[in-house]
Amino acid sequence: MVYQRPKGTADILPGESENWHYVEETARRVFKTYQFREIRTPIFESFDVFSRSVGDTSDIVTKEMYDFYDKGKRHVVLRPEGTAGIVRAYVENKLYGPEHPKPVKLFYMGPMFRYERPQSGRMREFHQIGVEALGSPSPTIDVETIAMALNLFKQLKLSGLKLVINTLGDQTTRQAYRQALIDFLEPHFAELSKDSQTRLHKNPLRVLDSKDKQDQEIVKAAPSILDYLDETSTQHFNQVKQLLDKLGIAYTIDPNMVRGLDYYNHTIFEIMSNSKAFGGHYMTVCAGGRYNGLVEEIGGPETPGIGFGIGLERLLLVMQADSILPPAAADLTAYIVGIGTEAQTTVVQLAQIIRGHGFTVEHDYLNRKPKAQFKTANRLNAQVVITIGTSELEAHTAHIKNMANGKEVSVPLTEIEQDFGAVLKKVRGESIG
RNA sequence: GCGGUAUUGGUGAAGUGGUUAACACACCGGAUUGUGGCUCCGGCACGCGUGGGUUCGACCCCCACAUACCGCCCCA
Repeated sequence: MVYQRPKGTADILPGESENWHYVEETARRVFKTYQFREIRTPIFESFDVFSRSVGDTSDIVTKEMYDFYDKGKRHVVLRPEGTAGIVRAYVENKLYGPEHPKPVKLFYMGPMFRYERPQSGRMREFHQIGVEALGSPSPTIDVETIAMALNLFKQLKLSGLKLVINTLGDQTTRQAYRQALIDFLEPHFAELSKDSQTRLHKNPLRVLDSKDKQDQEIVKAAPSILDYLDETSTQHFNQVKQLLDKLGIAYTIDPNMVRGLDYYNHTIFEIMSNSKAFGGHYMTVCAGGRYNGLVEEIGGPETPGIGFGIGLERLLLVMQADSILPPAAADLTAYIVGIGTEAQTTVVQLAQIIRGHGFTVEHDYLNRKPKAQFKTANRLNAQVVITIGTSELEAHTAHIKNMANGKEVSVPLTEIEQDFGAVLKKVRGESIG
């Protein structure tokens, strides 16, 4: 094998691409009912867009960016996530202007890139469907965003989901809590895992969701961020919970849930699946949260925002494992069998005419024998086979066979040209009568 | 970035340091010189991830690299 696809990338072939369409179309339909509109931004952005927004000490920026210098010596990066680029576009195109009703509700779908070790459900090039709502600080938009994600999963017939929420509070809350956490953890420094030791001062919140057993023991006694929330943060979180209750949406609160990206504050949430695709363990398929302050960070006016991202590869993995992908529709109406090279022209013309009527048509391109053509027609699940041979050419007719019951009729070509739909009905009708 | 496992045809795979690399499915062709789903017959890897090395000889032994999968890290 001389050429291989780049590490951590995938070719999505026919058979698979239909599944992607199904999910994408369902998402478009659901998002539309919430009045979210599509935005398409570049696959690559200036490095600074991400280092500024995601946080230049975050793992994504320090080790997972797929970045390079272009011929103009510009430092660019293949987008590792969707939010930063969209906020950049929001600011650059002044979507905060008065002519745009607030909040500006956007969705996107497309590839993202992270330079890391591939595993199942984790690629260097992966795909996300995400949404962003910019311009409202209201907890109602938090809840509606969550509800919309859940609604999408419901439409896709996913089961075994759980919604986990937490709050990070505002900047001051976070600062205060951060210090409290450091104060608490420092006496245990020697007992912490190596990873957590380095995280302690860099990003102490990350110690909270360490998978190390010993760490988890220590963290159990750690102060909770919920105790450090100020008045407004508490109120915001309470309203989110209340509204969730009112909508009958079940959730659990995980005070240890954190984010690898620096821009989050207040409400954060994850929708997890325990599908057998992940060996029955809970795996996040949707993660989101509020990011008040990010727009200003990118150079726009003070604008609150909230959004989420869904990992398509992971979602598809779940749907595959749970067998909830729709079966590939067999939608070939007619297969035209041509006998002899002298029939070729008529076959192509006929195919063109019937397709013009909106039906799907296939025929042979390899000069194969009638038998082989019929075999293919059968495999393609054609409803009818139209045969064009010397006798048909002479009589200006076509021989039509209903593949379901084997009945055959001869029809003048003019009839097919005028209304193939009627001919089709006739052929089908005869199968009943 | 670290650790482990794997890599044989279109697919699932068997295989031994020594002439021609099982078997099955799929595909193609024939039996049926213009007709499908069954049956029978035949064809289908100049090659065993790539590059080196050991050997009289390697798909099978050794090394490097690549890729995939799993775990860590991190995350969708």
